[in-house]
Amino acid sequence: MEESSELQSEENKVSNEKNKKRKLKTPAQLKALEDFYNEHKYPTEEMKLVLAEELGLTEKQISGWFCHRRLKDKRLMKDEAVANGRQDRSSGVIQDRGSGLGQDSCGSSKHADHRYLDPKEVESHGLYNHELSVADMTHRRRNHYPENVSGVDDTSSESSSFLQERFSQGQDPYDMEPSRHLTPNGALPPLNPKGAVKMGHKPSGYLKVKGEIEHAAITAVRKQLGRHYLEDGPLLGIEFDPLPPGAFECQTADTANEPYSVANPLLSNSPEIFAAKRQPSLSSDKQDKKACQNIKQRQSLYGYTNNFPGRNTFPDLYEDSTGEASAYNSNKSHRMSTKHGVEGMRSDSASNHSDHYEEKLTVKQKTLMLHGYDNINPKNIQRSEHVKSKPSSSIHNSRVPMDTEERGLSARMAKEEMFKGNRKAKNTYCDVEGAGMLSNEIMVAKRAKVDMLQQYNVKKSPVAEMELKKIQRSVAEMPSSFSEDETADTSSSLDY
DNA sequence: TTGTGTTTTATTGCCTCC
DNA sequence: GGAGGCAATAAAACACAA
Repeated sequence: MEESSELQSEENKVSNEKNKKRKLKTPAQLKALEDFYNEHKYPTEEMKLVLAEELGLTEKQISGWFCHRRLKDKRLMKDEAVANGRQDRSSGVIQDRGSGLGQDSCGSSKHADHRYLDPKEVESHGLYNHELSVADMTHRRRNHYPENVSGVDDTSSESSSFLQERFSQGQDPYDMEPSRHLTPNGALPPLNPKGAVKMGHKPSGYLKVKGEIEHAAITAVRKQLGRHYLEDGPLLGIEFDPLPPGAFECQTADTANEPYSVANPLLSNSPEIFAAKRQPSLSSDKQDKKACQNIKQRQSLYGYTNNFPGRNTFPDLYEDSTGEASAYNSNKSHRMSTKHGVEGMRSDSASNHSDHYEEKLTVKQKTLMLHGYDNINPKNIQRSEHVKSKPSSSIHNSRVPMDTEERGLSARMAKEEMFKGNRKAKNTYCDVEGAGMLSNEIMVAKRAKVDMLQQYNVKKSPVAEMELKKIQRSVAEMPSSFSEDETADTSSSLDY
């Protein structure tokens, strides 16, 4: 009797704990979810299932998480809109917000959203993010949001190269026709034919308003920077030369000459980055492990292909990304980033770390590094998303969506970032490889490398898997001539 | 250490669409 | 009617100041 009652109570306990106690998602899970969310705000059931399987969660949890995440985004959007509204009034740039943004007053957004854009149709392609304001975009940029979906005028390398990246990695398969994102060299086709048709090529209505908001943001950033953007000159007074032959070859680290360092000397000395590079990855949660195991099993299915000839291979990327990823094992050590650093976290943690460090990486590296960095302090991500957009000097590097007058600037930024990314990636890789590590350090690095790989694939694999299916399907259906043409077209579009 | 505020997660009910 | 999404709410987990 006693035993049974004890058992019962224990069972109750367990079941209560199971049911009642909420369980925090592990950093890897969060990272994967966030990454996935960045790509697909409204995952299909299939996606959810795959995600759930990959992350060791239930579909319900996945659904719930996405639901809450969307709410969070909405809330943020609202806050940002309010914040921007104040700012806009002061700068006098934007007046017509309500008409375009479809602000929700606790639920009314439904109608607004549907009225201006069908979120389900649009959000999976990142268009939804156009509703986000600067701070959000800074964050989104970190997460490599594809923003230039409408083809409005964003020539930023961040978005395009990111998309190339995604496509080359097969990470955005769901809403894309396979042939579109399967371009051999990661060309960037129009993201969503539907969306493109819907949105048109000219910003109007919603996008127009958004552009105005962005303009205000740009204005604010400029004010913060206190420096002139030269219409045709280099970014922020940074001069850069045309890409010399052999620029992508391994170079010795020369941070002093790095444009970003020039622009942001402080960031290059960030102690967190320094620490991040040193600490091995210690994130070892059960669920993480489970997820990683799943990923491991799937890794054999998805060979990593470097779609950027002349760029770093995956292992190369790892050398950096591991360092970043490895730093996640001490929330405490990063707590300074929560409250004290909370202002502009999106731009500090997002830009601060990732920006200057990101600058040294190729796009692929950036993607990896982001994940790795996310792991450094997942709280940063979570919390940072609640940060109000406070102008910060680090925003300078955020990918502020551009108005017409920003095109030249963004184009330059695109080129420059690309250039820097390639150069620095090589540098960092060479640093790590040529640093003459001690054997155990190498071991640690390799181990972190594996960890990072696993974590990276947490995100990659579910998408990639479905990508694979879609490809197989579409290849079977697709006329060979069409696929070839498509390939040729898209590959040519990559040329810069 | 504790109290308080914030964030995240889980649950539930309602609404809309198919 | 079922499925999916949104919003409200509660509660746990977390961050931080006193």
